[in-house]
Amino acid sequence: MKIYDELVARGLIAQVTNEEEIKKLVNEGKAKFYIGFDPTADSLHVGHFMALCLMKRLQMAGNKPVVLLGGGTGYIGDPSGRNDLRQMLTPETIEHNCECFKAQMEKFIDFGEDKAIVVNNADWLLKLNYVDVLREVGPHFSVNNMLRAECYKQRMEKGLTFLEFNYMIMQSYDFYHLFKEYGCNMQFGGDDQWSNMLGGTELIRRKLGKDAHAMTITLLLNSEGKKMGKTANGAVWLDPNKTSPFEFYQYWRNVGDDDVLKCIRMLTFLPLEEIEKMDSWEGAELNKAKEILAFELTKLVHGEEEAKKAEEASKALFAGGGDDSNMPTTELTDAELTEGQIAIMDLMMACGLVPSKGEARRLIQQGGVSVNDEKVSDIGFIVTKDMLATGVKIKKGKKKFHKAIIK
RNA sequence: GGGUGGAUUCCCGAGUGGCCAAAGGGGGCAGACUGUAAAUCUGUUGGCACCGCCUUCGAAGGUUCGAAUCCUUCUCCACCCA
Repeated sequence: MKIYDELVARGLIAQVTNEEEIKKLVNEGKAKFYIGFDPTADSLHVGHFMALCLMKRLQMAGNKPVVLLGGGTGYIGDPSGRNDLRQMLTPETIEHNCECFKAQMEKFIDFGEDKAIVVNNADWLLKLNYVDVLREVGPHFSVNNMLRAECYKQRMEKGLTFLEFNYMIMQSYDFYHLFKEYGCNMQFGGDDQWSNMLGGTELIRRKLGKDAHAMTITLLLNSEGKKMGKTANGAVWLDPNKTSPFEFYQYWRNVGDDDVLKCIRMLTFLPLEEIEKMDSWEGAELNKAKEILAFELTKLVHGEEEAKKAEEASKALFAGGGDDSNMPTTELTDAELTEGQIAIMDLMMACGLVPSKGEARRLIQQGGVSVNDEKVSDIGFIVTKDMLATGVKIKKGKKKFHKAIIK
């Protein structure tokens, strides 16, 4: 199966400008494509991960990826898919985030021997002259059309600033620049980028009379239509310090039945034939698919060793007994104890399991806390130093485990 | 530049002098049921020394025994006119 058909079969492709052309270029390994990453945080997340996987797939098929770091566009902020103004980032933050992105990407994409390149649009955008730009590209954008674009339409009621309105122009300029300077003939991105990307192909056609192509990646939505890779506490990050491999594993282990296969298809590199076999799995059997999904993704992001640890830790905890050495752990010091003991509510605070004692109290009253596998029913429950010396296993709710130990 | 309306707890949104830590919904958390799923039902959802106290209703002042609610100034936003 050719790469393009595989992408289609995996459900990765959302929209394309010219299917025949793109298919041909990609299958023959002649595409030089770019994907832009705006440095909005100090770590990549699952959405970026999909884009990186797509890059890798295409790179393996002989195409040449160009990673574009949005060191310049980060100064503006993309309004697409947002209903409020992004917080403006300081130049220091932008630069720091770009560095973090680059470091993480090197784990996925092979940048060796001219196989892929990294560029930063700060290099050309920041030195642009306002009037020059207006004259150079301004005439090629119709405000009427821009306002009709979905991403701006959504913002017409809530308010859209001129700063954000220019984002599309900057992104279009990037594509134009990369096309001219690097021969980059294709752009990929999330589906919410569609109008920004079309702006680029349009600009290239008008300025240079040449065709460039754009293709968007399906947004990973769950069966309820919500973006996946988000939790109540924010994104699922690829940085192990922000989302531990265990949490990462658990996120995927817990996806809904309706979403497992879609995730495996879109996110893993397992061969399609193998995935088709899983398609017939039902009921409890699907749990196996979830384990596979969680393991494969954790392996891709954090490496095989971490994935195994996360898997073992999960099995130990949920199947009962077994090894608990990979459980998230907090080390206490004597200073945190009073007279050789600590109240359970304080202990939970110290472990970061609850944001306040009130919440700890509530949890205990509702029967959601156990210590060393025994349910705690008394809010005044005391944990002694002796218990802590061997390690105390605290369970909060059904799925959160934490170990507290004293040095 | 002129006019009108608005800013409420994680989000949406009620509340227009004391009965307000603030209705309702969403989301979150916990319990039951389960397959670490979904659906459903129940409880809970500002902090603490928890039958009591403290902090919160865009910001700062003021009126009052008492203010999310009234007044003044300021900041931000939407809509209409230019």
